Amino acid sequence: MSDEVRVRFAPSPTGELHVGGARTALYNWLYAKHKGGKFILRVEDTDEKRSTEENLETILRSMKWLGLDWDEGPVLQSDRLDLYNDYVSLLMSSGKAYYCFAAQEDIEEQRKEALEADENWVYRGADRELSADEVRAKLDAEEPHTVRFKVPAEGTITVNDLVQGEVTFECEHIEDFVLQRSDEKPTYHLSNVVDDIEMGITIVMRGADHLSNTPKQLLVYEALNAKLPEFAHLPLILGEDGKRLSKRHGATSVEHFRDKGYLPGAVINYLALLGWNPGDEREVFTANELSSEFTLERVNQSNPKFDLEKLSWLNGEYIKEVPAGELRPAVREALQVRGCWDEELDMERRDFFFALIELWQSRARTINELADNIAPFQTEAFAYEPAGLKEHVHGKDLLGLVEAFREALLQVDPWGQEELEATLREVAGGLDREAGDLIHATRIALVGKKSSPGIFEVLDLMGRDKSRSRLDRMIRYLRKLDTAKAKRLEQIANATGR
RNA sequence: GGCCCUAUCGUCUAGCCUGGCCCAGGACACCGCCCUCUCAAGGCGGAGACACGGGUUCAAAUCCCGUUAGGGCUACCA
Repeated sequence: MSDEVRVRFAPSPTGELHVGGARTALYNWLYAKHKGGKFILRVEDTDEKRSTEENLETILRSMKWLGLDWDEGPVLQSDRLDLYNDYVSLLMSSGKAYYCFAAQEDIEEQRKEALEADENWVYRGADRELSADEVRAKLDAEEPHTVRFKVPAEGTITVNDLVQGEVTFECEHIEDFVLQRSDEKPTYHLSNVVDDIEMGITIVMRGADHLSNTPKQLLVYEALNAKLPEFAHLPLILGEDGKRLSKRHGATSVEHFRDKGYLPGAVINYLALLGWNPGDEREVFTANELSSEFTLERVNQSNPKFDLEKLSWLNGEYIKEVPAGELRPAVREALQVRGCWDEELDMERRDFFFALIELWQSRARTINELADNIAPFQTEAFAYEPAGLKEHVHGKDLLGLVEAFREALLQVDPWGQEELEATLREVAGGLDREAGDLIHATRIALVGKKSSPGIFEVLDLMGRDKSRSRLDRMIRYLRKLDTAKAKRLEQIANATGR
């Protein structure tokens, strides 16, 4: 029990789970798995104003989707306020903390002045010196107050960090920070330390944005005479512009990537590689492989930039490798969103559905792309891509050719790729046309795009009826083109004739 | 402003601790070629980096100092 590894992820439900938080959770999870320890989920919701139930639900949903399952929790800090108050009493009675009656505005004013004067200034409460009677009187008068920690005037504090190494801070730069707010709620510095002690956390692994706060927390551990956990501060993930991740960078939430058709395994894999590497040249890992390889020694100290391009590549690798059956639920969901899902695809046309997925697996980088490509097999309500029309349809005199091909399709027997290819080439040859002209036009007719898998595979899967009906649509389009052209010619003739 | 962290191809990184094997390796992206009905996938090839300046040393991407740049903290947010 005493040497069991216990790590935690402690999000604050003030927003969705973004990639930075997800990576912190992942590293903790990997570490716990690697060491055969426990991964605990704790929710730091002591800031009532910014925390919401909805955010918490989203965070939990994202973690489950990623497969980051926790062994204990979620423990809500808002459920254990009494605990923090007990610790405040402890700190008060041992003289490590004091009531501070100073008004927040006054302190801010002083801080501002000091900053303008370029002075190094930290708050050292004058109320430290208040006598017991004076404190009693103010308390009785119900003067608003906070509880602050008595930071030593001098000395140094060294954080021995598993990732960052030894980092030393001077007490003179640390102010008397608040432990308990005037509404009697604990601040982060208190609740975080208390919970890490109470939960028996052995390694505090979190974002490097907390490194500068660590000396404060070390002071609290010391004042409490508590056993120190180890610390590991992870580099922060930056946006593609090198700036801190924020709303400006668009959607960076885990939820967003799920909606865009990314696979949880790919997201995990990508995030793991953002700040950690196995020391060799492998790039693609399952979660299990990651956890057996993961060590803090191989975590970097510099901040990586989030690269959507590489995530997409990895996602494509996953889509390519995974058996079609595993993609089925996600593709199904995406097709439902697009309104072209048919229950038959899960029943009698299941083989067809699988074949469609397989046809596009090597071409799609996201599930959404996959679904977009499959949609034309389910519905005729797709648009012809303008660039495709311009390159392969307009001005090509295709009407007779396409009509002939549509008719010839009636004779194809059996309906198969080889027969289809022979037929197409025969039709084109018979009219003294390039097979390519017909191929490109057929492609636009069948899927609306100028690129797709091999046209004979597409025809084969599309089937005779749907293929002919899509060619019909193209024929109608071509006829309209012709009439429009004839009309234009007539107008020109009239205009010039006059 | 003060304090702290970081700095290898455009990006993620290997190498740095334990100097020589590094005129720096891999991956994404990019470019070219092959395959080909198109697009992918695949195969082959190309271009591309030790931030800068000092020092230590026979020798520095690797050690030290400084500069610059980026990031973090500096809240009764976490």
